[in-house]
Amino acid sequence: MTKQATQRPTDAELAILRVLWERGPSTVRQVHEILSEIRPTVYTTILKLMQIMDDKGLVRRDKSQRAHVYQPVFTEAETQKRLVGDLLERAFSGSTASLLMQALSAKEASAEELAQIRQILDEVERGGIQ
Amino acid sequence: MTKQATQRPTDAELAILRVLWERGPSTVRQVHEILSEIRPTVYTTILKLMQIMDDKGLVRRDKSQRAHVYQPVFTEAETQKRLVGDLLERAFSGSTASLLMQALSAKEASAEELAQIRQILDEVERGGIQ
DNA sequence: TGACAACTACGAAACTTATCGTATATAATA
DNA sequence: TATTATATACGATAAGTTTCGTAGTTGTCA
Repeated sequence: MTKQATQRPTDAELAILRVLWERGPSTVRQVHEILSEIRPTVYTTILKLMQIMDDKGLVRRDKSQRAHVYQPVFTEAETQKRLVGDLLERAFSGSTASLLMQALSAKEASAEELAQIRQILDEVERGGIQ
Repeated sequence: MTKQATQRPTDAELAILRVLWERGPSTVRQVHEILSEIRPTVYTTILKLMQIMDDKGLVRRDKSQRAHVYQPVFTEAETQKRLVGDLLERAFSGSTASLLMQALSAKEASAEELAQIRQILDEVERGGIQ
């Protein structure tokens, strides 16, 4: 019965969403095939998860075909924003600088990526991100 | 039974850890008093959570006093690094630039904070974070 | 048409998380 | 010493997550 769509997707849900964002609208079978490569799972497990995600309002499904076609309700960027914003408050007291610091310490960034980050900063200071 | 200490602390666990990081070693009562201000909870709920955290290896407790004294096993920075590193892989395919982008979009950063971020970048490019 | 393949629906089990109530032990104090 | 306050221990529950098996439905094709 459609709970808050404001909740964070779980790990399994996020994995499914990532497939949908990358491939576009997909059937359970298509999602299952991709996810099983990394983490073998029974077909009905993915089916069940995607049905639950439909209930929660994380995905929408088109039942007009025999194999229902699922698509995300929220964009990848929206979801990323929700997730990182949540972590920012929960673990970093809202300090984006600390967040970046630990992110860089967790995973070394390439020179290219650092340049990209500077570019983002330039844009933000020039007028903010819409 | 001590499971993997590599797991992410849950929301409730993180809230408790934050009190311990800020206050230093504390009793259940002290943690309970602080957390109850924001989110009223029964004393034994916090007690139970902290005992579970001890089992998991997230905190250590000194039983020598009647009121056991708890302290975090991992530092705040270590935990932040784990959490953000995990999110980075799970939701951002390892792209720190995307992470920062969405963090800035989730919460507008002050000029001061942007300067702080630039400083972090300077340091990283000068030799990396140890 | 009949058999088979591919779907969905559904129920249930095993865990985990979060919460609370009750029992029991210990310290302080009247 | 008897009472009261304050701890911990422990069990139970409800909700959510993840997984799987089985049943039933629908389309395909020999």
